[in-house]
Amino acid sequence: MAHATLKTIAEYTGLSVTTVSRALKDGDDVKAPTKEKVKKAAQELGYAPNLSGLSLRTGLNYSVCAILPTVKDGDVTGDIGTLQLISGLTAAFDNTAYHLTVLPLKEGEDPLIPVKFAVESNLAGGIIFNLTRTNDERVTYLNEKKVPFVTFGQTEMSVDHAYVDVDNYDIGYRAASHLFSLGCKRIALLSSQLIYTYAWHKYYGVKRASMEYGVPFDKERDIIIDSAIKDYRKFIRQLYSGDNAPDGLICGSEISAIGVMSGLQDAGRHPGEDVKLICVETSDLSSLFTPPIPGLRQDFYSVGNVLARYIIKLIEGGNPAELKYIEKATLYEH
Amino acid sequence: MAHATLKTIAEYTGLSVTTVSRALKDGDDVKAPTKEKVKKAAQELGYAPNLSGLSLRTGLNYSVCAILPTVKDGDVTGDIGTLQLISGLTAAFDNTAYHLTVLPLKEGEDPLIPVKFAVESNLAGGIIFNLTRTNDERVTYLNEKKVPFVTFGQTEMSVDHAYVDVDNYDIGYRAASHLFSLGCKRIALLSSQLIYTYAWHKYYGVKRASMEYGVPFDKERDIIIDSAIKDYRKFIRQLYSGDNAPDGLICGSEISAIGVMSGLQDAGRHPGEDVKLICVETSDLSSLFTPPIPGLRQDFYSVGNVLARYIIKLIEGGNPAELKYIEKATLYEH
DNA sequence: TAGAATATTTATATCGTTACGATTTTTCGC
DNA sequence: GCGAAAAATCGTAACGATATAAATATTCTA
Repeated sequence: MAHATLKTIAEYTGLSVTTVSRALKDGDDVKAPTKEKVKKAAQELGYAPNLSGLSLRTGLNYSVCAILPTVKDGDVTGDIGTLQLISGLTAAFDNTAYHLTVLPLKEGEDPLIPVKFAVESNLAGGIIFNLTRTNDERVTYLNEKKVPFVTFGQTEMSVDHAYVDVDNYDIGYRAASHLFSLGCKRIALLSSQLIYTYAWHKYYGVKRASMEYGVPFDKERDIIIDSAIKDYRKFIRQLYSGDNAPDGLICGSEISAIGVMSGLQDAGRHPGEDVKLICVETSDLSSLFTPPIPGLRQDFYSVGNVLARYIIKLIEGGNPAELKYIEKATLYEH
Repeated sequence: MAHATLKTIAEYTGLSVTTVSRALKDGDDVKAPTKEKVKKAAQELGYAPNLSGLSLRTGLNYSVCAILPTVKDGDVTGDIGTLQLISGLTAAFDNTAYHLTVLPLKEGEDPLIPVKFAVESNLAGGIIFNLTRTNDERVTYLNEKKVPFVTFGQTEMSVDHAYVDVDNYDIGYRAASHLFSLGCKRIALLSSQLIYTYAWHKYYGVKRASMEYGVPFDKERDIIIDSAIKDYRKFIRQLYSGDNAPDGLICGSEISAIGVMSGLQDAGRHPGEDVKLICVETSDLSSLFTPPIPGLRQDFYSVGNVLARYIIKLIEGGNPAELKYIEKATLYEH
């Protein structure tokens, strides 16, 4: 049999569609016994509201669109953490009417494109995206269109939007402090381009630590931008085959740390000994390295969870200015 | 201004809603110049069809629901490959009316639950799930409900359903052959429980190789079930601290391979030398190990892509019996 | 118990889209 | 240039849900 609708229940109970509709949502204009009768019938007939009908009539949209940066080849750098993020997102939607739809941001694509697409095709009641930039046109766009959105990552804009972020300033500071306290005299930061807010924040944290410890850190010289590097192993091997290489490295992820470690070993160095390492991570993978290296762990499950709860609040009329959350990372010294 | 609808375009062009509707989908009952006029207007007004209205009227549902096994803690084993899969899925939906929604399968949860939920709440026009079992009740259920679905992984059931799979029999065979040809006299297979079809297939491949090479392989003794192992490193260390340990290992993923390698090194062994390794992988991570280990690479992007194309065909009336695809893995000897 | 006030239920219109049948306009034969 | 056939366009109804206003049933007051 086809799907049960309000009409089915109405015929089944001998009531009108309107009454059935109100009974099911506990409207206070329906007599208690009627409500019970309707609910029982709904149960028996396996009724579930048709989202298209509901959405069309009310304008509500229980779809939340997460825009994920995707990869085409076997590139794995961005991979780790994604499932945790999705897990956190979907977990928060559990037992709500909301659900998650995913739109890809393809490599090299203008990040505004999928956002525009989601809005124009009315795909979602709210939008979540990451890799925010200090000045992010997606924020401007969505703010203007009055579409609820939460970002994973902060901006430096005057617009007061909802966001969830990891404390990258703190991460940079603690990572650098860790290396300096081990005696490093010259460290390098493996980083994304500084157009991304998180990369910028992390740099600032490192910079502060460098000043506190009196060890110079130069933005131009000591940041290694990862977008230019295809093969970490080869890059690090070459870097360390010459003199004057850093004696401490902050890796952007546990994956890049694997490349770094192999490159160091190729060059005859001893990771963790003559070159100190620390990585920003989302898993316990670094505890499995030989030797294990310390990591600043970000909890992407938690981030996803808060993102989802925030977008629901926003869709239901919440105030963006009150929906801001910054999470600290945890240091694991394996 | 609110969203442009067919009505907006109709008023703008002075035509009727019906004509506009047909003009936009290139119906052959509309004069060419009219079509152009309508399309131009749609462009200018930024028209995008309202999916709720469309779905309500046609009964079509352009949502495809992928059910993903999720994780709660920092467990990373299942993580790698997920983004590639999603990337492949969404890429195939690009420039179609379809889009991807994600439902979680929580750890330890009955896998039928999210499937039932998706069907009962009418969340999707089609469903995709993985980790198929030899006898899978989700297949029975969806077949009975007549909801289009494609599985990532085969079953051993009489039901003729659409699937995409990696050739795990071939993977097992080639992985084991690789180890045997290097002279291994006793190998172990790190595997999921054999309730999963893919694990079963892989075992069968290994078994065949063992018979061809005349090296015994015992299902009970030589398969190491990973679900029981919390810490690979510790487990392998202990295994190799005694005698009589395997001289060859087939790792289920590059992630478990990292744990295996560290455990071997802890135990004073030399991975790749006194213990040969090979891993089933979805990335080039194993090329970054010290030493690099060979890997049988599965292309999850491609799998996702075919899954998506198949589910579209099914939703549009295709025959499940004709939608079967098995992809070979590629051996990388780094 | 009549009349008013309240409680409960129902009919109608609408969201955006498309299928169907009806209507208008154009083309064509002679 | 007239009527018929063909082409193009239009009006209405329907998908499933809810908001609003209208209608009916019940309770209460005096």
